[in-house]
Amino acid sequence: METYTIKDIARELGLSTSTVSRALRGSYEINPETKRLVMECAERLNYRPNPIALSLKGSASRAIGVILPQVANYFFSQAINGIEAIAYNRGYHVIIFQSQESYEREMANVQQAMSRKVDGLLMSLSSETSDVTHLQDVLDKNVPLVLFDRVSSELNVTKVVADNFGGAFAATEHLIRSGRRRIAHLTIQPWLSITQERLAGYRAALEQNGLEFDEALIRYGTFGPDEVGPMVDELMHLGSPPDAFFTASDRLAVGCLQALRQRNLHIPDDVSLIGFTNLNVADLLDPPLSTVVQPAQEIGQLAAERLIDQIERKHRALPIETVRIPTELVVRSSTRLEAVKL
Amino acid sequence: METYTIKDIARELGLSTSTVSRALRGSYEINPETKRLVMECAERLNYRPNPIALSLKGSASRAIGVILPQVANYFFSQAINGIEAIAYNRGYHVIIFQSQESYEREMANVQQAMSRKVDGLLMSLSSETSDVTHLQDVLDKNVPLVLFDRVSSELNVTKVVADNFGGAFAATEHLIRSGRRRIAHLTIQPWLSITQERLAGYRAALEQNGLEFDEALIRYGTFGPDEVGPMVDELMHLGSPPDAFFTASDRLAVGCLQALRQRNLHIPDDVSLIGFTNLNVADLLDPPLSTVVQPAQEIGQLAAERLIDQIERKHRALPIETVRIPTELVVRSSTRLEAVKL
DNA sequence: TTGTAAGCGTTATCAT
DNA sequence: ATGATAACGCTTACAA
Repeated sequence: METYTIKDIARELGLSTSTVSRALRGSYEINPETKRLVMECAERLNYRPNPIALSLKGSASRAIGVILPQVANYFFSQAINGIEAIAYNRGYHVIIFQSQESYEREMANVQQAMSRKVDGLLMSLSSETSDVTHLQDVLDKNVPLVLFDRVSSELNVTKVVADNFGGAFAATEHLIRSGRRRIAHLTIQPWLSITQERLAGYRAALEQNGLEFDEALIRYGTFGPDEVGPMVDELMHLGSPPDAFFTASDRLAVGCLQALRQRNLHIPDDVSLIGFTNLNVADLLDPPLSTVVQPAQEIGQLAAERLIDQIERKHRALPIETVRIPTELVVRSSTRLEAVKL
Repeated sequence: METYTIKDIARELGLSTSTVSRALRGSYEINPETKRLVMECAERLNYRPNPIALSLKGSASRAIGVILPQVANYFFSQAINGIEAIAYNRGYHVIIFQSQESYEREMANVQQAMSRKVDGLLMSLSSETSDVTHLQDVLDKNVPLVLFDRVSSELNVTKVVADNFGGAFAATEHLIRSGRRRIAHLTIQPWLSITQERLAGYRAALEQNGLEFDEALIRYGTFGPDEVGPMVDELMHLGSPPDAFFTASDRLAVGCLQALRQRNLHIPDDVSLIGFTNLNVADLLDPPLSTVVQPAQEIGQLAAERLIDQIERKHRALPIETVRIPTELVVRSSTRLEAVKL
């Protein structure tokens, strides 16, 4: 499986490289017969244009960069799957960079992606990122950028996100309707868009149902597996302790479930628990975990579609919008399973 | 954040591009003073060499290609994490390709990786792959290749795998020791290396314990979520039905657990179950799932390390070997669970 | 010690 | 309709 270049074809056919190049890309100004010969020869040699050379030349690299915090994560790995599926169909390659939740690394990743001449960039911000000038630079260079999941309000770009507000609202309201009054909310870093939206949904549900929003029931942070337990204890020892937990991530949901179990708190008799998570075995857990599920794959697909649309129609201005995809609240109990679409 | 080239530095300093190039890479034959000037200027302009140009030139691209079946998978996403960590430390980028378990796509991926001039290739074979000539081509082009997890015996390359034989042996022996005699084995495609090794471990454990190896208890395939149930039924209706299940993948383990639960079979009183899986909430399931865990991240790290070693010391011949990393058998029982329910 | 020029694979701009 | 040439950013003989 040798690798041939335009030069080889040119030599083989006694033509110039420019003619071959034109023939290959079906230029109208070349002899149909020549075209046929070139095509046939290219086919025979299994010619493949060198993407590196193409990129260097400045034209499309047919690669899109994906920068996200972590691959080993239920949500993101599913999202990548969606991205890759669309990209593959439309003839693009996906170059994945992990920021590992580090602002430093995210900036380095952006640099690298740019210098690898990706045709566009798909990003979900690291939890350390607040300043987004590195992304403004991307836009200034006219490289299409689409944000998904963890987005920034400071950038005027297309964003694809789950309906975090709606999901949080539904979860909280469900807890209220089932009689809960003191709902704790364990969440991640407060400056992230998803955190704010979920918190807003939680708060709105409380207020619309005449319940007080109590800061004492909110916990922000990056929690390791061993840190959730103490936090649960802390909350349970409040003057008026929570009768339910609403958690904002996979890890928090699992950590909280584990903590509650270890403390012999029965769910949902003692406390209720709903987690924002894409864990796909939630129904097999003990007890089954009620979840707000983000359509990760769909988010990835949509983000990739928007990005490639932008790449391919650079001339026309495409509308900049925020696409919000509904989440699904799946309430699970040991006896029944009901899905509520928002 | 403009992007500067060697030319810019050369112009700025009134030097030639070659001098700048040499200075940048610290060639011994240039004036220390000039070197200093160049370095200072490069620093000031935030100069970054263009990797595309480097690749085209034929030198290192400092990128490694990773071709694997699926990102959205417990094992692979963790492995990627390990790979990326090592690659980042050693100054390499990771370009990920998903074969989606398709031989066609795997070949296309290899082509693409090659034409993107990756410095080396890390692969786990698709479940459709039996012919490996596309990988022999890679080797013929002197591109370092390391296989992990799903490997091929036909290629003389370094391989990093979990100790599948040992894990399967341990799991099976554990089941036998706990009194099981008819252990069904649900597994994936028979031609995959991991399938064969696990089957061999299972068989060896049976035979060393004086139990008969019964083909009727083995099921191979790609099972969707709905197909495991019928298969379990089929097995349970055998003249002498299984009293235990040993499953070879995440999906099979979860599917089997679900099927057994739905059929009200109690674990481990009616049947026992151990799964080869990297699911990280196995202890929270109902009942807790005993697992054979592969050190996915470590496998990724080791594979990446070997590959980069090979890339960087192309001159010396590095030993070709198969690294086998121990798996961990985690036996979980529901005793704690019952305590909670009291 | 530094500069010149060729070359990596491709395409765009001029010729012819 | 086709060919020659320059250019993309960088490295590397070879000259000076």
